[in-house]
Amino acid sequence: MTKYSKQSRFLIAVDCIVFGFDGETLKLLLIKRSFNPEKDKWSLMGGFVQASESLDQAANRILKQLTGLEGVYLEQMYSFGETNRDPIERTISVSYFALVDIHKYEKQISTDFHAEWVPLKRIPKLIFDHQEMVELAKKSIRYKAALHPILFELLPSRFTLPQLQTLYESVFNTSIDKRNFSKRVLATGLLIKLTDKDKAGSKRGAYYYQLNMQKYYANFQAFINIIPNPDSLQN
Amino acid sequence: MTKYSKQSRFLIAVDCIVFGFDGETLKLLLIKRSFNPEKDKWSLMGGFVQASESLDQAANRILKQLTGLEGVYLEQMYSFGETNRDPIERTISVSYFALVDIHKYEKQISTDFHAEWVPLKRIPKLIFDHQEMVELAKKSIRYKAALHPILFELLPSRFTLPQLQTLYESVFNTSIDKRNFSKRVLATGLLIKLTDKDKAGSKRGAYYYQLNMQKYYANFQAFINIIPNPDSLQN
DNA sequence: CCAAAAGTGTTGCGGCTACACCCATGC
DNA sequence: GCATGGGTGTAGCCGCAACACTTTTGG
Repeated sequence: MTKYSKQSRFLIAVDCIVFGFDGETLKLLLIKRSFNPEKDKWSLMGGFVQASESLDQAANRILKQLTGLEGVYLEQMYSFGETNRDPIERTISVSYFALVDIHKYEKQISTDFHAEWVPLKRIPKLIFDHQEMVELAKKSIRYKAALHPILFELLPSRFTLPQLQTLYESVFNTSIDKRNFSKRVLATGLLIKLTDKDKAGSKRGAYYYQLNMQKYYANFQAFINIIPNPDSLQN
Repeated sequence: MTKYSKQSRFLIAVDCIVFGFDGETLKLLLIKRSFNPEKDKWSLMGGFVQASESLDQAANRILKQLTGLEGVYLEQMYSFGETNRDPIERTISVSYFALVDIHKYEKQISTDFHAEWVPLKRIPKLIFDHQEMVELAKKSIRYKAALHPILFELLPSRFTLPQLQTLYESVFNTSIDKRNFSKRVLATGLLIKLTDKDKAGSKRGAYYYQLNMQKYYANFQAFINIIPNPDSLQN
């Protein structure tokens, strides 16, 4: 029974903007397309939605197939529907952004999947409207991170305050006073100080922290105040 | 040339959650479906995307066709893609919310289009997942309005501070001290005080204000601080 | 012993909240 | 003249930004 028989049907793609942080630099995961059109051009992780799956399921499947990533933070961002955005056939793309602990997957991704982590400052030309998606993703992640503690998704389970601060400084492209930063972060009550130190970054070593998962989940929708002046979201 | 021939194609719908404010109550514009499935059930303003139009164009067209509304504030919200959300045939719905000055269209809508303004507190059961869309729209409008001056889109070009305050109180389902409210609002510099008064609401009358359009457009993306405590966004 | 990064406290200011009374007018 | 809603000011507190020195240790 098809009551909607006169209507047009369209391809639906999912495209994922995958953020990673290696302790110093904020990066995106990009891939060289192995198929036409635009073969060998750089592209986001994308694929078509299948008849049997929801949008979220498609996003998770595509991420897994192209990168091996599974169980990462994934959030729907925006749907792109210009009529000519894919030159072969009209395709509506539902975009997602993902936040990934880069270390967990670094080797796996490059050997098995020919995907590559590219510093956000040096993104090459991308196919279709993927450039636009990246710009929106940068804005979205800032917007959200200014209000919610999502950036922890980019860090390993144990991390130091200097690492966390570098991450915030990368995302907001700013520099933050470390005394005020640590006060604000610790005031959230989300962090548990561990007894051992990371000696990699300095001679003295920096204490490891981990998330208080209880509070993290409870406060995820709540508002935090880590960024001094949200006007830094502007550009 | 069809390189994607093996992929499934889907119906794409656009559904609009249309908010209006009559000076007292926040309302949604709903319609009784004139076609199957779910004929005569309440529904959001929706329709199918056509081959020749972008998502934004489809949203604007559908709003115009179903309500006569044109040139109103319209923002893409979220895409719903559960496989069984439309029982007849799988349909992905891209939802938009709209903010409308209710007075401009009140008569027109009910006479010409059989659409109806329903108080947000008394929304009937809706078809499909439209209930879920409404819930998300309430959250989205609060979220955005806590940070950006979008609620002016719901008011006529001349309005009073008590009207504006009632609007904020409706949206955030809270009550606000009027002295503090007026200080915060006026501190944004977005308002121009006019010399005449609205005598409808009281004997003394309340001064009309209008938006400083220069500043309004310049500050639309910037952050304002009208809501005392953003934790009111919680529920 | 020195370089390099980590850690930590205080003060002052600005902005926010809480709060109450007078004003204008239609009836 | 009184009831109704509109308009306005202040004081105290809290939170935030600004700011510099000491600690640790690998080399």
